[in-house]
Amino acid sequence: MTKQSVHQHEIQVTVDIVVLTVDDQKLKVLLIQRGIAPFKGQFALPGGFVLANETLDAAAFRELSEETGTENVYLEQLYTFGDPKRDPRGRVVTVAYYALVPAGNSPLLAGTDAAAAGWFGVDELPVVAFDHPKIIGYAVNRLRNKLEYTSVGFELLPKKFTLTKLQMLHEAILGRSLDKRNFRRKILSTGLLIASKEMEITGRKPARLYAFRNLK
Amino acid sequence: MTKQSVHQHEIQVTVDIVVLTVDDQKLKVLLIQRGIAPFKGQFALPGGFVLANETLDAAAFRELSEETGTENVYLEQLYTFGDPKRDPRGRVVTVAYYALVPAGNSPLLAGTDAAAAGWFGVDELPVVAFDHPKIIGYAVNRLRNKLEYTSVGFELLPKKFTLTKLQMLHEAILGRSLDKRNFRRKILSTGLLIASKEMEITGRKPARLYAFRNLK
DNA sequence: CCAAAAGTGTTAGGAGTACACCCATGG
DNA sequence: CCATGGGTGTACTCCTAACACTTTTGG
Repeated sequence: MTKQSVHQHEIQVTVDIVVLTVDDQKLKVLLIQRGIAPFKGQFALPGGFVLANETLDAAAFRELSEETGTENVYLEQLYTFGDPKRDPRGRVVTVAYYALVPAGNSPLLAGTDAAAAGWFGVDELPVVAFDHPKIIGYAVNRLRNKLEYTSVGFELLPKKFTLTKLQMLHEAILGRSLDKRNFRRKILSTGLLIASKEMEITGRKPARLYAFRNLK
Repeated sequence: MTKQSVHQHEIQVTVDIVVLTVDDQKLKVLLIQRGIAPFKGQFALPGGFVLANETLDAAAFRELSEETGTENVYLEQLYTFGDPKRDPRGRVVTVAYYALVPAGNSPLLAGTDAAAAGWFGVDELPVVAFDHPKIIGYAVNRLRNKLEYTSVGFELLPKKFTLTKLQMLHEAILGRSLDKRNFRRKILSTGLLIASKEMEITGRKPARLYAFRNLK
């Protein structure tokens, strides 16, 4: 920012977004199959170039909307990757984001150079282009950490949900099982949940539905 | 990364480094007085453009060395700031880093456009250019959090130090006082410290010197 | 012997963890 | 009446936090 003004026109800036969801008891990431070189046919994270007059956050939201039709999601900057060799086309610095979406909420519109898209379990990834496997790893770690010492994960569920659903969500993200009584005691003691009067009628004993207290 | 290849030559990429130290019982940041416009005469973080063939980390190390003569320090990527209006000269995305240096270890060489440099208590900042006050705030928060749930702060002390020095360091970073007995019990129980046989002879009762177990 | 900083244990409360049974419903 | 998932309490351990006096040295 200080120092001499060497102009670095060679560097391009992109955003890439690790869209995560939990479905079928698995933590999954949204990948798009590339229709163009390089890595044509391989899967990659949604993302694209940052435009001249938008913030980085705005670029991430825009790409997410354009490439996957996903809107109104939780989005957080993750880390910036800038190895000179990370993109064979030239020098590209990418600001990685991660997003959380409720299961079954992504229309998955294919973009111009995206032949196909799909959800993949983070432990069952296909061949993924660029340094995107590393970026996905960062996102998974971040989500797990956040879940440990904040009370997140809310963004991955519908407005009303049972405690069992919430617990299964946590288990899927953390990759281990949790004690039912301890989980309920802890999550209820945070005061972040409000019990609704509705029950989920599931064929067996009805389960109470909860909602998150509208923080902010 | 996917999507159409709109070239964004307008964006420039810099690194800015929040160099932190603890001196005189205060958490301080290294600022350089700008010798050129914009914000001439104001203080700013050391930093500069990322070169064509270096990683972001390498750029941060290089700028730190060039502008302040600081070498071999702890350095970690913090966050990336990309508001289109953050730099009046044009579109500049900056990858912010923070560095930790032991007190009194920075030669503070003035760079070409840096008329002067100095350490400022993070609660007593002068007028600071760009969005650098915000970046400093991010760094201070990150350091405080890291100190809470990892056992960091090691990088801010000389190789050998007394437990009282270490405690004062923690107190300066956290901005509150800590109980001596609890602090010692906790820090010693981590096994990260090794007691040397040397004592610091300070005029009063001698204090044992400790060192950090060479992790990594 | 006085001033100054080093060094040292115990107790109480809260958080986390392990663990097993009864309940309500639909079929 | 049975199968299925919903729902509940207690005991133990460990970590944290509060709290005060003795020791060693130099002057």
